[in-house]
Amino acid sequence: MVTIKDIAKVAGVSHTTVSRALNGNPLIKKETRDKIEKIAAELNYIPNFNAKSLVMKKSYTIGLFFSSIDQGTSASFLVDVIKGINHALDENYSLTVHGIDSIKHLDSISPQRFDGILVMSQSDADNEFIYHVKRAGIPLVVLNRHLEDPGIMNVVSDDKGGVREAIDYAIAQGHRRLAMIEGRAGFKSSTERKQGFLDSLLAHSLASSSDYFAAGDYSIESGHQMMNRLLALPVPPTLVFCANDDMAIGAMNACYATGVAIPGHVSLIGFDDIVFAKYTNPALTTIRRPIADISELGTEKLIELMQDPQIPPEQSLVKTTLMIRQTVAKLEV
Amino acid sequence: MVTIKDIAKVAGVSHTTVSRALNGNPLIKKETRDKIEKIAAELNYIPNFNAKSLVMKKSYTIGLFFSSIDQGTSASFLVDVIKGINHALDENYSLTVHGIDSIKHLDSISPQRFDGILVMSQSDADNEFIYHVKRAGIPLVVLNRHLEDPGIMNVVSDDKGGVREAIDYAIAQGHRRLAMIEGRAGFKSSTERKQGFLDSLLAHSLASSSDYFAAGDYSIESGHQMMNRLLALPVPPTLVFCANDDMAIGAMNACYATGVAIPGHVSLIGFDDIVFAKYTNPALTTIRRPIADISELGTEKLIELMQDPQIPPEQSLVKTTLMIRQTVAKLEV
DNA sequence: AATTAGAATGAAATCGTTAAAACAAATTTC
DNA sequence: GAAATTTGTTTTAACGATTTCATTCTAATT
Repeated sequence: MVTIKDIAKVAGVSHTTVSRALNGNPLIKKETRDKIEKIAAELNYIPNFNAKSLVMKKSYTIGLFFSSIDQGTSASFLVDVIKGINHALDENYSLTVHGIDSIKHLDSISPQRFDGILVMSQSDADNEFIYHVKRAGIPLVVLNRHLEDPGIMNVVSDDKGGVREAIDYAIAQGHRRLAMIEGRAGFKSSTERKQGFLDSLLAHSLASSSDYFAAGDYSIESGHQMMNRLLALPVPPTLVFCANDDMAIGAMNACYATGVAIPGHVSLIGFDDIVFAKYTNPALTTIRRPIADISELGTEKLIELMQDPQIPPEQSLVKTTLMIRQTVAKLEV
Repeated sequence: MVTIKDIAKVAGVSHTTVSRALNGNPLIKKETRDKIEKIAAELNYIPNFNAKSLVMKKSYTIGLFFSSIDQGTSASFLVDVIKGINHALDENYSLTVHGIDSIKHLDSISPQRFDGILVMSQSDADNEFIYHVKRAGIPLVVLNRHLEDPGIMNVVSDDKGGVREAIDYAIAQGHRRLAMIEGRAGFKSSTERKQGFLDSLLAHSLASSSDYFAAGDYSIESGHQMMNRLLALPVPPTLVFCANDDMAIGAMNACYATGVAIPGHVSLIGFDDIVFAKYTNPALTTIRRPIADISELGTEKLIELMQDPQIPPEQSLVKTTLMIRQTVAKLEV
């Protein structure tokens, strides 16, 4: 491995000069700098990031933490997140991926190891981790889950508003008996989406029976089961809002199995707009959550924060989009 | 930040002794070791990995490289891979994720940066990268794509065998006119899967018309288009094998759109067994590719290789499983 | 010619760790 | 009981970079 000392020897200068030249220090004569840069290129010099890190007390890595990698993290999700981040991230930072639930010692999460941390949070249970990071003084951005704490940089999608818009649309299409299959208990997203649903009902003065709220857990399987339960009600709903697309797919499947027509018999709205939403039969009407955008924006915020830790934290809301496809019927009122 | 020197001062020994004690060096008296360990714990000592890396010439990171993060990497895929790796990986290694297509300077991929590299390869185009890594002397395992080079550790699924088994099954069910929607040109997996298909036909002395081979590219969209083309043939096939599930879903969609019954009118077999395969209507018969297993096995191999670079490279084949569901009709011959 | 300011470079210290070599004390060997 | 060995520890030197402080060189000013 070639080091700055090797370059120094060839160039006939001290390694200090080489270091300065290569780092754009203005004290170096242009002539000298050019010569050194040329030699460095010829010798195929690669800076040793460990040495750099040691003296600069920077790690050149930023950590991406999911609530859990093993479970609950839906597939398309992870890709979008990594995509979004890699887009915004400078080349000499590297991105490491972790599951919060598999961290054994919180102590190992230190400023020395991470220049910045992105938390793709899906549950309240992440708070312990989040506050550890904050206490440790590591620049931090929490994505995806709304935090109450105004002291933490937070980027989320406007789930409540998105659902509100979708249900408004459903009501405008003539639906009056609306049910919901809820997300996993304890996840902030579950309550946000439910709130949007309730808000819309309230605004239109529609009653809601507790029978119409089924407890899913974001899994395809739970969507299937809960849909069966809703269909079996004495007065079944005309529209079911599923708190994510996975459950909507499970729900559609339950309908096929029992010969219930979509949207003829019952209408369906999902949430997320996963890749497959477009290709279900009929194509799923759903709320697009801009995960890649959230991640990209979050990464930009993190970079700002790393450059100047004094920046006041803020909450950014990223807008969702209602993707109108074919699973909501227009009813004659 | 507390360092070994701080510990040394408190314990009244030299920092070297502390280093040795903390690293399980047998030269240290048990009594001394215990004392040092206790103090380290009390002082909340966190080893500085950069300093360690610098002197040990190890980076404590292993790199996971995808052909591309932006495109072509199917979603479920990425999760399974990371899941598999995190399972097998020691806690003080960290995993960084990259897209091969977004590397600007191959030079930055050096032994100094990576203790080991896993390549989740999907295309021949990765070869340049792979050989760079090999030349650089970084322990390397290539996953997912079969390599000809016996000098490189390689873990792949037995795609050809898996397809062969599936088509044998289809033929046993009475199918005689079998078509295939192929994967993306240039991907090894495409040719492997086609070969399995052809092998089975040959073994059963079935003719294959070139009309029956449609050129897909692994996208849902291409599955849709190619299925339409196959259905429009004067003598359409009774069964279509799609080289992945995404295309099978596109194909199903095309059938719905044109009122073609599955499996009544045409049968379908996919490949991958993605999460949604089970929930299509009807449920998709497909070949399960054990991505998580491949990744886990690959990681284990990589760890072995990192410990002893002399280990002779080998090819590991991981078996696929035929998931028989509802998209293949039994025909009366 | 002597003085001096400023530009350009170099020497040496530093970051936190491991490791080779040196040393001291305790134990064994003859 | 002196020499040789073992055991436990310290001293010193790396690793490859940045940075502080000192020094040299150049050119302008007196």
